Amino acid sequence: MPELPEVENARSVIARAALDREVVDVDDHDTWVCRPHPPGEIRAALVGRRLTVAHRRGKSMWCETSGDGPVLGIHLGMSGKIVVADPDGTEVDGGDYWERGRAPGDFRYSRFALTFADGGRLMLVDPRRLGRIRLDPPIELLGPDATEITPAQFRAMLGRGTAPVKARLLDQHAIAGIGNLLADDILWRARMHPGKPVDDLSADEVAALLRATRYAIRTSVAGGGVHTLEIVRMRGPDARCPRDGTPMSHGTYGGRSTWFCPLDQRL
DNA sequence: TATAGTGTTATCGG
DNA sequence: ACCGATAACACTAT
Repeated sequence: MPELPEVENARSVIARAALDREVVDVDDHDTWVCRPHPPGEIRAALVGRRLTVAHRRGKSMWCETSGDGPVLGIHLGMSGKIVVADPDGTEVDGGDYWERGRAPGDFRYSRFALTFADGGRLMLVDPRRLGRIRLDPPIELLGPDATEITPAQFRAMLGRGTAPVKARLLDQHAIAGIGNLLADDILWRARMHPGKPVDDLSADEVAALLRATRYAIRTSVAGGGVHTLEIVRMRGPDARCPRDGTPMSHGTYGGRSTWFCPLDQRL
């Protein structure tokens, strides 16, 4: 589910509904999601504090806490979602993608939760448990956020080597926020083959790639998620290129499932 | 029952 | 040590 647009939405949910509320309890019992912290460590660090600001870079979020407290790092992984609920369990914000059909208050896949003084809760709902909660996360390891990257940074990010361009777009240390679906849409818009070695990119191709990146991110953030991207809706066995009707090719690039138009995305 | 999957990272080989 | 490829992680939906 989550790429940059979904994570930005989750950040705004936190900013809108979870800031400046006193934390009275923390559920950090899931030692996989909360690794490397032992149970109770995050709880001890947060009880009595408030979240004061919610930040995002790429797909990573972090919240500052009151009283010189630690930074709370939040990553949604593949299936994570932020849900804020009222004391009675009614969902206030965050959507219900993974929880269709459940009764109010039945957050079966809640893997981490803050309880506020009024009984309301902020939860990481994550069926696959690939999301992550940690204190003082190493955000500095991430590349520039994909919404803010400059042409010079973009050029430097592409770097050299024989890596396929799609693999580089997915490298969060190079540029932060592009996931598998955004990458396919960007490459389709730039008419570039996902397996093209970054060594072979001309200056014009780099410029076209940056334009496509900005366009895809802008439209998918505005649309509310990567699902609104034209090429993403085309995925599947009968997918055809929206430009020319050619059956889409399917393969693996950068270790991920990849759909592309064999006619106009050339090496 | 078998398989794919929107993310990250440890590990392996060159 | 650097770079790139792959497996593994945990679990659900189809």
